[in-house]
Amino acid sequence: MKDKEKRDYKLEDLPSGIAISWGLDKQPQRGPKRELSINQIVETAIEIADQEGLAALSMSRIASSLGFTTMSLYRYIPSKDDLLLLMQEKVSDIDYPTEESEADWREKMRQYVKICISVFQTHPWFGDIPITSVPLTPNQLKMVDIALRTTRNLPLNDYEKMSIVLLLSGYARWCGIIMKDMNTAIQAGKSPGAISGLDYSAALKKLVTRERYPDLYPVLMSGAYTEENEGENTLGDDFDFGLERIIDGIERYLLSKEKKR
Amino acid sequence: MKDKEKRDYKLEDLPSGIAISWGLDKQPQRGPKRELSINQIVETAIEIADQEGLAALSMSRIASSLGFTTMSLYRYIPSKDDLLLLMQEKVSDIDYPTEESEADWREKMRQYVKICISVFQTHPWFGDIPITSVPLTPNQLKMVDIALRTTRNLPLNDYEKMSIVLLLSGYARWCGIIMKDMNTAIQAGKSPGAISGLDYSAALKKLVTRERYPDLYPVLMSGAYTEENEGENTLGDDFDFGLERIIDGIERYLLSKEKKR
DNA sequence: ATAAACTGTTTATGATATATACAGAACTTG
DNA sequence: CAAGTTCTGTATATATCATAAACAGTTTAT
Repeated sequence: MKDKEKRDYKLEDLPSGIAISWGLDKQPQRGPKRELSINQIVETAIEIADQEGLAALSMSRIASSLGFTTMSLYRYIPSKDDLLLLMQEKVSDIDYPTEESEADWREKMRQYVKICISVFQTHPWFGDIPITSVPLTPNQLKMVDIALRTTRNLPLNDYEKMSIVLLLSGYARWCGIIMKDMNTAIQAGKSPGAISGLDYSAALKKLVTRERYPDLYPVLMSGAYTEENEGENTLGDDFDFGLERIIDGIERYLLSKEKKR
Repeated sequence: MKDKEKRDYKLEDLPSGIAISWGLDKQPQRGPKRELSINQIVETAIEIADQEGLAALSMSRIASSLGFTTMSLYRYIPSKDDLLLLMQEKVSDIDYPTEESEADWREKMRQYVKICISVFQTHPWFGDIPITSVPLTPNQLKMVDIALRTTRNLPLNDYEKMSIVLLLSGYARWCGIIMKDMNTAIQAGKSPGAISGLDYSAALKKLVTRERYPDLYPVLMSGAYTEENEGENTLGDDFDFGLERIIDGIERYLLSKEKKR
């Protein structure tokens, strides 16, 4: 019927959190001056989550930290889920050199993954928020843009590029989460080996038998499973190893495509 | 001081959930007969989580489904966290052919990743439970054993093998979670494109500019970002693509090692 | 000047996990 | 077989959470 309305960019139909992230929420025209701001709330929330974890982040915790009542926050942010989205968005604001770097694509991919991982390390709660959709907010899209830039000069179509972006960002996310889990366990006062299994190494060696676990048994006994040899082979090496395998795999794909021509 | 005690396998010192998973919890000798069992509780919890999601899984929901009071569950399981661990453990009970398969290592790795992903698909809540430590329960260790089996005949040391296991299982986890998120979004009645961004495609194209997002812009406009061409290039293809890249990367590592000799 | 829109607050609701105290049941030990 | 100990399932209670609804006061548009 009203085709004009239908075509009219329906920007307001975006989910509320995403609309806010693009600054599409309309400012109030009447009423008392606002004493708070969305920015203030999001920043406070991030501080709390950084220091005390996502589990400790409650609306009342944020409000009392700001010196307001819990419900006042809802005058700014429709729901806690929206707040989490805005927190993600805010910490995704990475600055990245705009000028073309002289590094080759392998190095660019390494850099991209490292940047992603650094977000997880600065904000350990980042990986605790589940992914509910493809990135749609300004800074998150910037991250995708940066990821795509690593493939700029490669002979790949758009779908191949997106597959690679998905692979790299997924790897970064996974690394970030595992590394965070380790740090959390260490900080929690548990002995540094609680997450790597070192603490339970002795118990495990009593429970794991060669008959039941033929392939695990020798690895466990050598100490490689519970990371017993600190310094010699750290978990960080595992991540670098995985990343290099992924990049090698991409390179091989490029070479095989070249041959076909 | 008492060296004997220190050496004494301290199996009871394992976290309660892990001790239970190994059957190390001591059965009561007196008192009324138990009307429930840990198994029953865990199974019921899994059914609920399968059908209604992890968010709907409360202790009272489980109890009422069993016809008991909420608090009765605590006579069997110390805490909800322990219950979650036991749920993970139970659905990790995969049967896998014990005889040596004739497939080559690439195919074995593909199979392993597929098995892992199938767990995430049968039990969508599986990926919602965060990883708090290296696998320590019987079935989860069995999964590690199976993963290691894919590297059995490869010329790699134990650390290299563990790095590969970490890479493959991490990839499987990530795929499983993303696929689940998609299905969840679809089942939630949202149009099938809500998570892939199709729904917001029009809005995005208004917001993303070439100046601000030089590398994303063309990909978005071509429709590759929001998966506009269904059937032509599905998300499943992305996952296969990534897996093949990882396997290629491993192969190249093997070849480079061989050359050095 | 008046009405509408908006503010921050108070109060209320319905979840949630789990601590505690109880009465009755069954096994262990005299 | 008797008594005490240990265990059962339950009822009650607490503390924490997100958020809905109603309210009185404030600013702006008309």
